[in-house]
Parts: sequence; structure tokens; C-alpha cells
Amino acid sequence: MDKANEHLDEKFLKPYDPTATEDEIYKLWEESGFFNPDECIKAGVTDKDAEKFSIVLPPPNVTGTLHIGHAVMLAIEDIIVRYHRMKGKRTLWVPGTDHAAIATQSKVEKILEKEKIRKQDLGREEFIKKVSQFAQESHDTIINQTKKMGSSLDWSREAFTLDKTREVAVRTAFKKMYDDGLIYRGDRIVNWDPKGQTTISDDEIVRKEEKGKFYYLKYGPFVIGTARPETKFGDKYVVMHPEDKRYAEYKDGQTIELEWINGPITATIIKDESVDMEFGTGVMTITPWHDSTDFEIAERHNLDKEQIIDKYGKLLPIAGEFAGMKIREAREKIIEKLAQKGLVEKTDENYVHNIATAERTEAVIEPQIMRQWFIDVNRKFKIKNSKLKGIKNEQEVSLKELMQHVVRSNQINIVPDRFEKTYFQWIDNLRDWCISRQIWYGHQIPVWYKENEIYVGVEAPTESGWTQDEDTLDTWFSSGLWTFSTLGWPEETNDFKNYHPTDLLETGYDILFFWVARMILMSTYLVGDIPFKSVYLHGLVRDEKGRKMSKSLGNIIDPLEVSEKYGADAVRLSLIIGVGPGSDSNMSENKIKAYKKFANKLWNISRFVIENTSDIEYTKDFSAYSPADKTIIDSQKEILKEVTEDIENYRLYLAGEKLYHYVWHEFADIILEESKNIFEKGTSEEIISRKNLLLNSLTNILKALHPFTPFVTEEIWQSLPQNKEKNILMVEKWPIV
RNA sequence: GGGCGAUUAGCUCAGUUGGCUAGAGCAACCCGUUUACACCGGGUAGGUCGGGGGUUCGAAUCCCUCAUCGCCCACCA
Repeated sequence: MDKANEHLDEKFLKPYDPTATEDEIYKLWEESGFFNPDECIKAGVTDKDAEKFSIVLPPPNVTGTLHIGHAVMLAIEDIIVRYHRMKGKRTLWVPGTDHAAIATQSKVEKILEKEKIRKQDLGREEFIKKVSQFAQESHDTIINQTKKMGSSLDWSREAFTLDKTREVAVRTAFKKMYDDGLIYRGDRIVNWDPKGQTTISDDEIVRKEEKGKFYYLKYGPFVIGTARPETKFGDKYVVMHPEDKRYAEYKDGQTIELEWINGPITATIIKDESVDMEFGTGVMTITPWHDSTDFEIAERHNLDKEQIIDKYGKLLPIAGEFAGMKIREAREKIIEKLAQKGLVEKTDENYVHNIATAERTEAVIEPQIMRQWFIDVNRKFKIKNSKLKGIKNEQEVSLKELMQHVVRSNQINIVPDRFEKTYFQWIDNLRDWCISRQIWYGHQIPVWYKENEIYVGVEAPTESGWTQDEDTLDTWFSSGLWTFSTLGWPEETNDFKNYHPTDLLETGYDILFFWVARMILMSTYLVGDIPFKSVYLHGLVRDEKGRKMSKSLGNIIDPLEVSEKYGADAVRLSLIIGVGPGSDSNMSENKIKAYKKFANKLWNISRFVIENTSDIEYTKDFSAYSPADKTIIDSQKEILKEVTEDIENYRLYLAGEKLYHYVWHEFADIILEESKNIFEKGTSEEIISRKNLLLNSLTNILKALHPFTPFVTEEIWQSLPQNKEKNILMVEKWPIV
């Protein structure tokens, strides 16, 4: 090696090797303690009175491993967090995982199924042990993977939605809502999943198009249409619109005798405005136990409700000779019988309609009337401790109104803003939230019964004779508390006082309703404040042809695998650049490869600068720049200013692209190339000026790129001869104010 | 039924508030390896910015309309 370059680390003579350095660098950060804002203050890298920036990690489900969607989330959040940390803010990013009740339980059930074990064989306690064990293993994998992506999370504050602290939060929340009359137990129509044997919320339903038959049946003097003859056994009400002239001769409450599936019955005429006169014959019979529209009609007119189908999707004795049959097989047979009796008017063979299925089990939902726990979203209550703008303390509001108000009044800002429309549309149609689940894994409902008494509390009653409600809570109940339960609420902890409300919530647009809306509900109600100021929504990562990644297509890109191959920095850049907020992106290995080259380019740029500046002292505020170099500095400042603005406005894709372009096609291709000329032919003033320019530019570039490509920039920073104290780039100051 | 988005080079996509000859990566073709980098440099080719209409001094960008594709929501029996 050249004597003048003896300070150049030998590793610069080889291409940049991410696998050899990334783990070491992460360790360096972790051991510095600087992921934790308290440590930053202690070490004097952050001012104790500095502005705070806080964000919670959307907790990944402990159902297995991280996928590319998680990688996008981690990349975006880490960029923003590192940026704010370098801006000198007290920056906190709280990690955690989600127990994901139904998802995790059914995953374990599937594993047990292979060993021919049913959860009933194990019993509740044993089964939960198995699930917890699985959850722990998933957790460990996930944490490890999260670190590989370079995420600068404060691990000392890690939380789990099902741990002890969060249980206190959940129970406190439940009790408060119960006491305020916002949680009630009622016999209401719910979405029953016959396969999963549990209720699910409206949002866990996936509608699938199905082509089936639509039957027109003679019902006394009427003709009724149905796709589900198997529910018709108990139908003894026939409903029509009060203004339908075709049926003017029939009066509300009038009874008629008619022949039906299993013999003669008495039917009652009901007039209700919810009937669509245009649809079919304008007449329908109702099945209040198994249809929510029918249920509401029955409620309005105070009608009887009868159960026809049991929890397993089989017909009950009311079906007479069909009792015990599965609905699918019964359907054809019932039609056969009706046809024999001459009651089938006609059949439409190509009837296309949407059927409701359960997201997890894919089973067809059977609405049932069941005793379940609900959150009332319309009931008015007096809000306590309101810190919300436009909502006074003790003002009467409903949960729905709170959810609408904070977004409408811009206290919460959604990026991209077109999702605000989607948000309002969802809330406007929001019905009471069914929060009880008939599964074992999760927060058991904090309600105890003793004969006719009921007790709701954070702790179980101490006297004997009380039994706890068997059901568990919808997993989104606990994740709805996430922004403050992670900070120690309901205790008035320092973290809670210092870091809530959080500044940003970054997540996929697919859980806007599930999660974002629920956090807004919980936080405004329980804390009297918004959970976060901004919501940034990212899209889905698809394969290079724009298809969803799936096991069956074999097009899954495993973020860990490509990180090992090309480096986490390259993966991060490829997930960021060219992807605007809220839009889906296409990912390919080629794209990642291109950014791996970028990391290497930066590596070699650094080598060139270090080699050529070994003979000058590093001067931060060198002032004797040549006119040409002054121009370069100005344009560089301009770029950095734009990049800063882009990051502030969550345009990471632009910020990343600008830096990429500047570093490669401006700094390397033009500035470095012309420097060679200057070093050969320039005056000594020009040479000194240019050397200082290169050194100062490199430090600025490394700083500005650090949020995007933290590993390679830190690795170079650690090897800079000027960094004699081995300071850590992660906590250096951002190059532009 | 209601709402939202997309349509730009062979492929995958940028183009932030309307403004310099519309860009990037990959692919193709040509030239180049004397000391930062072949995980490289220089260059070439390739686009009537989905169709049509409008606003404007000026439109890929704003408005209207049509077409195709995609997504979300919804209790039409």
C-alpha cells in the first residue's frame, strides 16, 4: 500500500461486503444504548429538553416469521426514526408483538391436527401452554429478523399484547367502558363461524362471489324469492312495503293460512319500509335468527325469533324430517319436496351473489342470535379529561362521533389523504363491535358470574364461587390500546407523560379499519386524547408482475434471504424508492441488486475521498473554498434542503431517489472525476479547497444517507480517519437545519 | 349498488404544488479497463405520457368524457 494511504483501512480495497459487517454494526448500535432516548440524554448526544418524537411499532403477529410487508414497514419507520434522532429529538420507537388471538390459535390447531390432537383433548390450560410456546418461538424469530433489517428500536421497552402489563390495561379499559355503559352483553345477531366455532367481527368477513340458484316459492297468495330455502322452516311472517299497491289489500297484522314445507301454517302480514319493492316480487318472508336485516325487522315489530340452524351448521328439529342435515345437502332435498307439493314457481339457475365467509377459516358465515359482549358505538357518554380540540370536558359524545371528529378537525392527519374518505365511509356504516370470541387464546373477559350476580373488575373477586366468563376478547381490543398500553397506561408513568400522544403511526392501508380506527376509538375515549398526530399508510408489496405474493405462486421474496444476499441496505432502498404512500409496489430481485451496487458505489467513493484527503486536516468549517467549489456547496445544500423537506412531508421515495441520484451521478460521476483533473493540474489553493470540499461533502452524504442505508454509512463512518473518537453516525447531527 | 386508484421507453416504475430538450432501474446496441469502483465509465436507440374534448401563454400534471384493469365497502331477501 502507498505510504500516504497507510491510514486507509484495508477493507476498502475489496468490494463492500454487507454480510460481513451488518451484524457487527447492529451490535455496535445496540451496545451504545442509543436506541433508548434516556441513554442519549445521559451521554449528552440529545438535549434533555429537546422536542420528542415517538412512534410505536405495529406489533407483528406471533404467527411465524416476518414477510416483505413487515420489511417495508420497518424500513419506512426506521428511516423516519433515524432522521428525527439525528435532528436531535428525544426519539422513541417502541417495539412489540401481537398475540393475534384467532390467527395464532388456528395456526397451532393446524399443527396439532397433523399429530391428530384436538384442543379439546388437551383442555384449556394445556392448549394455551402449547400456543404460548409457539408464540414464544415465533417471537424470537421475529425479533431476530427485525434486528437484521437494521431497526433502531428501543428493546428495553419491548411489549407484548398479552403480557402482564397489557392485561392490566385491557381489564382497566374493559371495566371503564362497562361502567360507562359502553360495553354491554346482549342477545344479538352475530357473525358465527361454524368451522372456527366462534363469532367474528364485521371486519373479519370476506365476501366471495358465488353462482347459485335462486328459487321463487309459492307462499300462500304470494311468491317469495330465496337463495336459502333451508332457512325457511320457521318463516311465519311475510313482509312487504306499506306503499306497495300490488299488496294494498293486505293489512299489517292480518293472518293467512297457507301450505308450507312441512304442512299448513299461519302467517302474519307485516308492513315494513325496509323492503325493496323493485327486488323480486316485493314480498319476502323473514328469518330473524339467521339474518341481520330480518333481525332488525323482527325487533321493530316485536316478532318471534326462532333458531333453525345450530352452531355446527345443521338443521334443528323445527326442520322436521330434515333435522340433523347439513344445510348444503338439505337445500336440494327441501326444494325437491316443495316441488312435489307444487310450491316452486320457478328457479333462476344463474344467480350471482356475494356470500360472507370467515377471513381465517374460509367457512361460510352463519348469522346467529347469540349472547355476546358488544361495544356500543352510538351511545352518548360524558367524556373525561378531554384534551381534544373541539370537545369539552364532560361533553356528551358517542364513540362514533369521537372517531369522526378527530380526523375531520385535522387533529389526526392521514397520508395519503384520500384514505380519509375511506375512513369516514367505514365509520358512517359502523355498527356495534362484537368483542367476545369463543376461543381460548387471548385476554379472557374480565367478568365473573355467581348465580345471578355479575362482577367486572381488574382483579378476580377474592371470595369463592365466582366463575370467569369463558370467552376471550377480540384481539383488536388489546391492540387498540397499543399507543398508550406500551407506555405503561393506566399508570401515570413518565413514559406515558413524555411520549403520548405519539407523533406518527405507520402501517399498511389494509388495517386502517381493523387497527387504526380502533386505536382512535380507544385513545380518545380512555385517554381523552388522540393516539397519534399523523397516519402514514403504505401499500402492498407485490411480485415483479404485480401479483400478490403467495406460497402457491411460489413468488414470495423473503426479506431475510435477500438481505443476506444483497445486504439489508439494498433491500431497504428497493422497498422505499419509487413507492409513494398508499400505493402498491412491485418488487424484484433485480431492483434489489441495483441498490446493492449503490452501496458499493458509496464504498468506493469513500475510498477515493479518504485516499485523496489523507494529507489535510479535517476542518468542519473550512472557509477558503474556490469559486467553483462554492457553487458545488450551494447546490449540495439545495439538494439536502429538498431531501429534508421530502422526509418531513413523508415523501421518502423522493428523498431516497434524490440522494441516490446526487451521490452517483453528480458527486461521483462529475465532482470526483473533475477532482482528478484538479489534483493533477490545479493550483495548490484549488487542490486544498477541493480536498476540503470532498471531505466535507462525504460526511454530509453519509449523514443524509444514514437513515436510508444505515449499515454501510455507519461502517464507513467508523473507518473514517477523521473519526478518531469512533463516534457513532447514528447520533450525529443532521447536515441541514 | 357506493367509493377509490391505475393506464408514461421492451419490462418494472418515478415525475412533489401545471413551467427548462419527459426521467430511473433492468434489458438491448456501440466504445472504453494509465492509479475510487467492471457491483465501472462514456455514448446510442427506444415514448403522439390509454382515447377524445376543454381551461391556460404553457398540461404527463387541472376539469369533463369514454375505455380497460385493479382494489375497498355494502343486510337486496
